[in-house]
Amino acid sequence: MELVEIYQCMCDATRLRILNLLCKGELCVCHFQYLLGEPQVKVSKHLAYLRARGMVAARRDGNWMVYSLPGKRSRELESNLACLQDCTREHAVFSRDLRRLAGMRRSGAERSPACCAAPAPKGGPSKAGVRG
Amino acid sequence: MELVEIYQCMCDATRLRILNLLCKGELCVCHFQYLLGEPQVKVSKHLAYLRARGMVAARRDGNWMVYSLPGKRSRELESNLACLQDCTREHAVFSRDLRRLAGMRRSGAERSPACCAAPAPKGGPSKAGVRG
DNA sequence: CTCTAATATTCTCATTTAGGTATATACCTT
DNA sequence: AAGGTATATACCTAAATGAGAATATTAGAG
Repeated sequence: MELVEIYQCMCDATRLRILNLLCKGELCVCHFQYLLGEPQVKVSKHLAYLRARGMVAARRDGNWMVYSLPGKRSRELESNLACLQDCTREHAVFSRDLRRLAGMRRSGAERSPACCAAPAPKGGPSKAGVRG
Repeated sequence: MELVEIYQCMCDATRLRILNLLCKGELCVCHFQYLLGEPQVKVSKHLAYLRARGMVAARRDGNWMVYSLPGKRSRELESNLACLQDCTREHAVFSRDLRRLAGMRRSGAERSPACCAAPAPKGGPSKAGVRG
């Protein structure tokens, strides 16, 4: 993966938020929908963009597609992810995403599939709260 | 300057090379032409792109336009420039650019205006060697 | 004022991108 | 097999991007 491609992956706000979240662990599409408040198509296409360039890895878990940062990362990728986390630390949007993620991981319950280490595997993510 | 804009500035190979060079000090357009081996239009337009987003500063020195990194840089910009230099350290293209820059600064003479701290202010940059 | 060098801008074109709507696919449950 | 949920893809449109050719602008020299 070329250095320029890394920057290309990072030059969109939605993708930046996705990557920032992925630094904290793997997530599935419905979680991004919930956390980012963006429609499924948008999330899915940005994930496909990242995936096509090897910026994220994907694995299927039943009904869900679980995305994560690649297992083995080039020095450049590692360096840029560290830089990203440094840069987003004090940003309103990004840190709100992380707080929301923490909240979801803590009490997420109903809308959390297995990938999120939350209690209620049945029913899966609900539409409630996704658009508001 | 938004974080995303920084990445947008960095998501093109030519602009990356420009920024990498600017980390070593200010340069004028003809120098970029020479160092990058790219036509004037291309260089000039990428510089305009960077300038429009506050990624570089420009000052006129007689016939030459001298470009440099902005005097006061946000933490994010600083962080990303450091990351860039870290990433390009071992890259063939980028380090070749820097070597060429060093060579130019050392013996550059004929083709160096004031901005390059080289001996021959008269005559200025010549077309010789720019396209080969 | 004229010539020339250095740089910027305009036009044009092909490609990419981002987003939305609608539809398809994959898997699970029954 | 049938229906539902989660996700991906196809198609469309508007806008941005990148590049080259030609032209304009600006400043110094004479």
